[in-house]
Amino acid sequence: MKKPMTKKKERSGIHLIAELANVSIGTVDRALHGRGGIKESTRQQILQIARQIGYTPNLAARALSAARASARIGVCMPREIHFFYDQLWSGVLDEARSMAQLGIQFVSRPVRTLGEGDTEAFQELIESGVDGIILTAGNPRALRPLIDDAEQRGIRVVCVSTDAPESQRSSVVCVEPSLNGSLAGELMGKFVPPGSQVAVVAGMLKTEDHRKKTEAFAESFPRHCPGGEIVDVIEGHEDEDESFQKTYDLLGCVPSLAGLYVNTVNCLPVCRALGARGLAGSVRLITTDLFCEMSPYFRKGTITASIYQQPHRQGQLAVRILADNITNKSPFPTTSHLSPGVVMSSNLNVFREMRLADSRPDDSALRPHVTMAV
Amino acid sequence: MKKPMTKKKERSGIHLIAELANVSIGTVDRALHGRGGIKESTRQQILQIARQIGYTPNLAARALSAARASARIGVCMPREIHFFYDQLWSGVLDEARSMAQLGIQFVSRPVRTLGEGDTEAFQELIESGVDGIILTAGNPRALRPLIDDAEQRGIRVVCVSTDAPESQRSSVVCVEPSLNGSLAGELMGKFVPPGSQVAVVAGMLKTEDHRKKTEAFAESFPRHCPGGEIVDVIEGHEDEDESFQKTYDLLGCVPSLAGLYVNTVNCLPVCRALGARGLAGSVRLITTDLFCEMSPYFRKGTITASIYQQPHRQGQLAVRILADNITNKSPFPTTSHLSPGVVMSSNLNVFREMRLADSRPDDSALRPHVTMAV
DNA sequence: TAGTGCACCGTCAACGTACACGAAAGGCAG
DNA sequence: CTGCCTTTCGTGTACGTTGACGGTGCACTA
Repeated sequence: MKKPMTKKKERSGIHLIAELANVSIGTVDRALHGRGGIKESTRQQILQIARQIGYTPNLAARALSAARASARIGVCMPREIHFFYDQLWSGVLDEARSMAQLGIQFVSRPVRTLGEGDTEAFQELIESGVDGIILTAGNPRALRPLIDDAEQRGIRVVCVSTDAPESQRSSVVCVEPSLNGSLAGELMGKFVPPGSQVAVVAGMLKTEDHRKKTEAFAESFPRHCPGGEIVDVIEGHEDEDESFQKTYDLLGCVPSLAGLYVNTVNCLPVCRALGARGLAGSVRLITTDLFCEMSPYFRKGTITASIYQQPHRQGQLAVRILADNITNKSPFPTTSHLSPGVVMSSNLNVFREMRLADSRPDDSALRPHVTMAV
Repeated sequence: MKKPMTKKKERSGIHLIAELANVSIGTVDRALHGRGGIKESTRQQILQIARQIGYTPNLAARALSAARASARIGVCMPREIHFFYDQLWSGVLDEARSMAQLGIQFVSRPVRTLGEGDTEAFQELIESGVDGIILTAGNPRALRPLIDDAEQRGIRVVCVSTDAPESQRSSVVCVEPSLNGSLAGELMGKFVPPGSQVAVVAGMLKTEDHRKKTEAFAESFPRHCPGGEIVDVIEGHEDEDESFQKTYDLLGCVPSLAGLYVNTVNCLPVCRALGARGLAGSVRLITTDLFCEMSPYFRKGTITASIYQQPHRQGQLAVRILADNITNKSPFPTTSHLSPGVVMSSNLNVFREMRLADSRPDDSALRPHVTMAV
């Protein structure tokens, strides 16, 4: 008598399948991974059973078994100004850390600014043999053939924050620019009295992102402000001096201006121009994004509200979606549109940008070809 | 000879430490985890070596090992009306699914409504031998000794959405009620002209949550609306008819009313009262939370904005924090205050509440290893 | 001196997957 | 019939960590 136990202990995973199919775990492994050396009929039978019990591979075990990383994800995004991409990056990093438990490695190939040398970076990532790429598509047109080619070869591409809409990328995580604009328009429409005149400060209207935001604002504002009118659209070209000067001039020309919508991250010159004209607080200013230098302008009332794109969440989500697909083969949502947050002086200090003002993300993690599996 | 291997293969992790320290892996394990049964001098020596080689535990291996004697997390929250707790629950579920990979079991002991029999439920969870509990503290006073006792026994308690502030719970995930109120006040202050009269519709002012929101609104609104005044605070007691009638009467008494702030989830009667008085759209209405029945009132303009507590995220975050502590011993943030979202008609349809209107959280989504009792 | 308890430490078997190795069975040439 | 393929499948080991269990020495007692 060995054991009075009737059952041996219900094994799970691949062992359970093997037991049910009356084969060994080796055979199950062959069936599940499409390896050769197995009769087609047994494979089908095993796959059938696997489906029935709803088999999901244990990623921890897989990661442990595979001496090296079980999957590699490449990340290509700018290391740019003003915390937006820092936040995006730190969101990626946060998720990457928990994914490390499941043996996924992350490789970074950053670019200097959005769209600068991203085709080269993308190419390098491909050549380094990653299984998936997270990308901020700076110039979608140039990237499109590369993305399509990668997807063709089974390398999944997820765009984050900036889309490559025409391409065959598997998914995109972003705040829809037009949503940003129309929310700003709605807010502005309720902030200013009927019949008000407002203006828009854009970066470059040839940038699709800024154009869409501007158009959406132009559509939305009059709907929420009876008789409201958009008197001007300024292009600041992401230049501090140009933004300041043009805003300053506008405020001089249109003294009745009731509101300003800045749809680029570059809002500080606008704040300063308002200050210089003594109009801080009396002209409603709606900005985009959030970084710590904006804080005093919130407190003084210069900035009424900011439409916040939640880069940290975008980064988290992108990693999550891609990792979920690679490990669990779970399908991609074609688009993941986040809602932008509305930041005002009341809720300003619960945003991580404000708290983490001085602890910038570790630059050492941003160097090319540095693997950051932890 | 069976193996002509020249090298033994450089072992890594805990084995390497054991080798360098001339002890067994068991001893290393004891040293690293602060277990008993080890001489202090050897522990120090081992920790020294671990530091020198920069040891980081292999999380995949840990997760794999923990798969059999997995941790159990108890969940106690209401199974209530109006999607708030459904969303909270589905957030918990979402995270639970990925935690299943790490061998964490979830046990649910729901209550019917907030505060109804939660001490019993809590007690049952404790007795069922969980390692941590996620809890919406309906009546904090009664729960406090239980929570303290659990924490004393090493069972970590994380409050979500509703806090038990006096207790020794390890952490809390919520939108601070006062933040909710002051953000509503700020918004309202910018929506209505200077000198406006507004009112508040609360649930029950003896509920700390509603009182705090009301007070914060009362403090914030006049600051953002010069000459603004709060003319009344109504208690609806979560009763549909009472809420409707009191609002209806108020609108009759104060025809000049410019704004209404509803700080309970129960906003539909208020919308109907506004409609009955023909004031929909002309009185600015700021509500709390979000569920699909509110959708038409957004589109008609009855509801100007809603302060949204993001229950899904709260649930996710709570699970994450607790699981992170249990598996990795990572410390608790004492509080995790989320920023409430601002919902308006523009961004209404990107919120999951609106999309998932008819697909209630799916209990069958639970994979093996995630048992949801009861 | 043997017996008892304790403090300290080593051993081993899991956990679930991946892969190398080799065994069994059948086919075919010699 | 032997030798050597091929196809198909079973076995064993490794991955790093954990916890149950067992073993060693030592002091203290009877």
